Amino acid sequence: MGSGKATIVDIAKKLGISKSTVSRALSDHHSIGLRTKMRVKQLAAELNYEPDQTAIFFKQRKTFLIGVILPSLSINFFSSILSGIEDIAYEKNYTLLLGQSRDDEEREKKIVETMKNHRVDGMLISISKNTSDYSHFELLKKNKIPVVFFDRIPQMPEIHYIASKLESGMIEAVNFLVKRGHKIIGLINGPEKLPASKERYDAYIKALQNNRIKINESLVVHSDITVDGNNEAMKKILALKKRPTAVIAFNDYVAMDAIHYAKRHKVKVNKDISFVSFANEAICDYMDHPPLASIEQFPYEQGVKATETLLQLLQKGGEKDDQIFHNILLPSQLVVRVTK
Amino acid sequence: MGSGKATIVDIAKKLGISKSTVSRALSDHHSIGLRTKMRVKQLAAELNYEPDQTAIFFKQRKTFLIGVILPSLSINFFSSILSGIEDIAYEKNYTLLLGQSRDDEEREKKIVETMKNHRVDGMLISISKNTSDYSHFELLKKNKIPVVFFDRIPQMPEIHYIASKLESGMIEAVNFLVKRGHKIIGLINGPEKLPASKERYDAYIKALQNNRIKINESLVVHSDITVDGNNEAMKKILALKKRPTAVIAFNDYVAMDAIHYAKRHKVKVNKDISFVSFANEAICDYMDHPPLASIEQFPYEQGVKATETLLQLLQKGGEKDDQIFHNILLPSQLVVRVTK
DNA sequence: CTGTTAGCGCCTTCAC
DNA sequence: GTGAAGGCGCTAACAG
Repeated sequence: MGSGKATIVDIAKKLGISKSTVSRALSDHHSIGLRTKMRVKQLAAELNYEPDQTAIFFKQRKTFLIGVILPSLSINFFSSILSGIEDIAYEKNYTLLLGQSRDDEEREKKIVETMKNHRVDGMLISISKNTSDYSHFELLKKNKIPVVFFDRIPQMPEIHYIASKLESGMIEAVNFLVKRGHKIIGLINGPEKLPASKERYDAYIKALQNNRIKINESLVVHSDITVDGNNEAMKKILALKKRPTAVIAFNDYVAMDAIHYAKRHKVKVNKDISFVSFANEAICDYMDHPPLASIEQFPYEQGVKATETLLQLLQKGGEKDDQIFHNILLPSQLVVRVTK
Repeated sequence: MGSGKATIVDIAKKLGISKSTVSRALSDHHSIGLRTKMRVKQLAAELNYEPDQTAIFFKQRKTFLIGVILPSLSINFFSSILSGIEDIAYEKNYTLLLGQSRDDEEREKKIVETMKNHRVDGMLISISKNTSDYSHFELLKKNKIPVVFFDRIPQMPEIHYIASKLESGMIEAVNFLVKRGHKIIGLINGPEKLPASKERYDAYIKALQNNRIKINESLVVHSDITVDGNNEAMKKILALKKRPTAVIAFNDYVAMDAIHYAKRHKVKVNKDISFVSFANEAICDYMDHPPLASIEQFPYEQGVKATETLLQLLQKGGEKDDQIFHNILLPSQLVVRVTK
């Protein structure tokens, strides 16, 4: 019977009218007799007619597709962002094309290429850790495909991006600790070269200065964010002659490893040493000794915001507002977990 | 300059040859002079020529798009599956169209419709909890769009699916507990109507019988999988005159809530009552008293397998093997976490 | 080896 | 109110 294969021409023939009439009837064009409209729609339904979007997209040069590239789906933070992206896209009748770069520059480039070929209307990208060459992004710009970057932003001029501002959260975190009497506050940071680490470090320094606490570089240790690295980092902290009474960790996982390590070494968690970290993972609630507080970065909201920004760009695609670049930094926020 | 706008016709004109020659040269058709090929490719590069996939797809009736629908991206299990799907799809040069149903039947239907309109070559679907009407899936079948269902399978005849077989894991779990001397084993199951619950229940019964342990229905309680529900369920367990010495939970989150509750009620976890659960979430490792073991369902591998199956279907699209349906049940496996 | 011709399914002037 | 014709960019018979 070939359902799903019916075309406007088939309908036209069976009705003895022209295909243009059918086309118009289907899209409720005025100037088509009500009677004709009915007959067309009726038959279309019977024949299980389905407009071929590929044909329509092809004609209209618009696909309602948004390409999304992120480093990994296995990381909670990113799948939360993706969830936010999908919700907004769905709402606005856009569909997502998805790709994960796996932090591989080549793969990222290939995905960009593929999505460009699929003629996505726009893209949302969080770049790979290892991407240093930005030619693929330049290409998108040349092709006038709007891009909004999120979380991991390339160092390029004239781009749109959304990210979360860690500074606000870090400052809240330090203030929180100081208010509770802590004067020696350590930092287990991530890999030194990571921008996210530098941002934390800078904010940490600033926050301490705000509180007139003098900086002690030995209180800052780095971890490669593996379990071993985290243990190693905590080991360094514990080895200090003057141990900190509070430690801020790169994220909740780092904190949990550090806490684990500390407990094994007879440290009373959140008593001898208090912990605060980033991400506000829900699972911490299940721990006996979770970090006291965590800095929430609202990934879902970041996804929402990024998508809304892109859609806005798609709206005024024609207008000559090409000069305006959206650079949005959403504030992060300290969430206190234990209030004992 | 209009880059990204150059077409094969432009190239043909500038070179004074026909567009079909250009087309062939570009796709490395044999029977095209090396010289011509070079000239064409050279100019194409200069003009920043980009083939318009929408046109190609339109012509070839093939999009290299795979539609993926899952209930939610915020659930770890599903984003792991998606990760597996993406890896294979990428490898085979397919791109993913993504949609989350949010367990809403209407939304699921709309997404199916959209993806069908986008002319996806095939689909991978895990159905919404609340989907009872399958007309949208029937439609896909009529349109000859191959579908492979995963994890959450509709009750339909003649479908392809991949799921994990909980029975094997449950049997291992019970055996594990019995071997450690447990004779009274409780079950905190999920919502009664859920197939996943029934499957667990059936396997639980079977496993007990295998071990000649007599069934006691009061040892089986249900939870709606909310925190409150989980607490409520554990409360019921603790209220039993004859408390179980071991409890199998619907998944790790349920287990963690139950453990939490038990601890608050002076139960010595994994001593008075031992816990085993499903999912093998990595985060359990950070807990002081995690479930002793967890049944791993290998979501990433499920995603891989589902995608491979679909691609296989896409291969022999024409052949008349329509009779063969792939019903794959991947075994689940008990992973022992604590071996003290 | 290369050119010619025909569409793919739809929308859109331009006529009537 | 409706029909005829053309074309989007590309591929693929069918001819040379």
